[in-house]
Amino acid sequence: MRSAPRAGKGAAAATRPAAVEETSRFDLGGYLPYLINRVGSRLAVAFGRAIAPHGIALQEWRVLAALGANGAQRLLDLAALTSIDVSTLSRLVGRMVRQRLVRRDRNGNDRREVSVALTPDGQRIFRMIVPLARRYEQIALRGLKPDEAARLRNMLRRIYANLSELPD
Amino acid sequence: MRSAPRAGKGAAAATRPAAVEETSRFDLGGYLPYLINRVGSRLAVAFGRAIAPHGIALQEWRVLAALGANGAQRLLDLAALTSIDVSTLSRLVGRMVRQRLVRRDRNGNDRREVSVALTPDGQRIFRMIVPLARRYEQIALRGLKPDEAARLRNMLRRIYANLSELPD
DNA sequence: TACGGATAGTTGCATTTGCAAATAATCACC
DNA sequence: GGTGATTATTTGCAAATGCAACTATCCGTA
Repeated sequence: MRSAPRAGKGAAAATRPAAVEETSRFDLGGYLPYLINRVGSRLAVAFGRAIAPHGIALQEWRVLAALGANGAQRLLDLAALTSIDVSTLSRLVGRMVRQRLVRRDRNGNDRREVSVALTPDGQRIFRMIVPLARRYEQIALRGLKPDEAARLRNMLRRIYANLSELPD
Repeated sequence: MRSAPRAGKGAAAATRPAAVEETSRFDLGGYLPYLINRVGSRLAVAFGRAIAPHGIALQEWRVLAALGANGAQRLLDLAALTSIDVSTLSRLVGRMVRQRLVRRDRNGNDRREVSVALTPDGQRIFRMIVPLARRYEQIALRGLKPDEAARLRNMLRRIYANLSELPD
């Protein structure tokens, strides 16, 4: 019965003398993008399952959360807010309109723009899921002191800002 | 010319008297899963583009990184290591075999298992990309002191452990 | 007012994804 | 040693994804 992924090369490498293989090995467990990605994935899978009984998919929750927290948005802003590609989002919003979760209106001033907003149904579901969201956040942060959590959030915001300066 | 997503409800809500709308609003910018997800996405998009010229997709890099850092793995362990679903990974590894990046052998002891390992070509590409990976990590961490970064990694590991305790 | 370029959103299309079912091999237990 | 449960991987299939091309609208300038 095996459980955790094992490290180390196969037997062949183990018999090789400890010559200077590489000046510095690549340590996955200390690699920030890896640490971020695995936490994000776990969180997404776990929370996605938690909200599935409400008939809401994770991406839909992300839209609801963005709109519920920040009010009506145009598609581009919503894409930035949710990290979802606009073309994907366009179709996702279409589905959510059919589910009566959001409304989509052409903007009067600039009729290229579309304004996406929660419907009453969307509001209701949003408010229903928020406590669940908070619960999962708490689970994630279990054992971290409040000021640690605050520092964590701060660092993530700084990192995001750093990445925002990258070309395109 | 507009750039950042705007907050706030529409004009209708703005005229509404400041009754107790909700005991506590949902603050997206302080919501950990949101902060994690946006950093993860940005990093993925930016780094994915950076390695594209090498003919390697992001998910392929994740496999290369896992194998390069931790040695040959069976599919299940590789899935855990990369946060990629096994069925997706099975096909991804198939492609990578065709690209001669990895080898896939049935395990002799337990012939249900498959062992995935880097080929020389895979090793070469892996070593080629590692410096890029380090560079992007540095960009992300720009302005964070080494001990801050260390604390960040630590917290992410603790959070991951917390999430690991969730049912299934 | 007409025109070229920019911006917002949608859609075509090929690829990727993930769940569930199928397959293959091992294990536990009698 | 045989049998049913368990484990590892693959595959069928429908849905989701993202790039590129397209449409519609707006903006600046002549």
